[in-house]
Amino acid sequence: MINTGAMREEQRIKAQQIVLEDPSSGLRPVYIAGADIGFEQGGDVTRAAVVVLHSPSMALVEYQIARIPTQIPYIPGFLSFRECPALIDVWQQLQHRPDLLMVDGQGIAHPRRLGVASHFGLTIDVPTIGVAKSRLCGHFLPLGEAAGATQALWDKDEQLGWVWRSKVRCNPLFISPGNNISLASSLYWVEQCTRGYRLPEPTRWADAVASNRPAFQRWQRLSGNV
DNA sequence: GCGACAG
DNA sequence: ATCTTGTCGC
Repeated sequence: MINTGAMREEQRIKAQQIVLEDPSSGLRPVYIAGADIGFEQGGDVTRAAVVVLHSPSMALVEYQIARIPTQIPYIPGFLSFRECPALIDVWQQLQHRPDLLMVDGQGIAHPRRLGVASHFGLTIDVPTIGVAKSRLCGHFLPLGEAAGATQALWDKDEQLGWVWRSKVRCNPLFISPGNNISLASSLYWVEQCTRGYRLPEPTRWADAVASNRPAFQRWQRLSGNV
């Protein structure tokens, strides 16, 4: 079927209505996941992590890890081909069914509008948001210094996403829709999931687990997982 | 031709 | 992305 502009708009509104629903009014818990990639053994092993958090408490309810040999080098614009195989593996291990997934990298803020968050979101058919720590493409007006300062990220007259300073004296985040979510909802949910750190909790935990950070190791000990 | 370039 | 000490500022 042809994807007309009207259909596109209908899909956009539908996604916004679904995802903007107040989590506390739901009949079941709302789960928001985070996904990221890390490397072991000098880059030979790709380590993918997915974490599942409860919203709005942001309590960690599950994490999974997948390790596979690194197959493809990093090429700007082609990150998803390097990361998706490991992400698919780890996703299949998940016990929960997240309502939303934040991926470390771009969504549609990509030269061909298909960053890793979009590519992976389409693959697993789950709404995704791209949360990147730096810019791949697009331009934006000067950003305010204060926490919460926001600018639209543009490519000519097309809005790709947002540049959002999540915390003072930190570089901004580059937030863009990945799959089945609107621009407004993308920013909204990243804001909702932020707890005083530069990165929103799903992405922050995914990074800690994927890269086996001290914070994750400490958490494992304190939660009795050795 | 030159610069820019998620992770 | 990763490696890696100190250092500066809040």
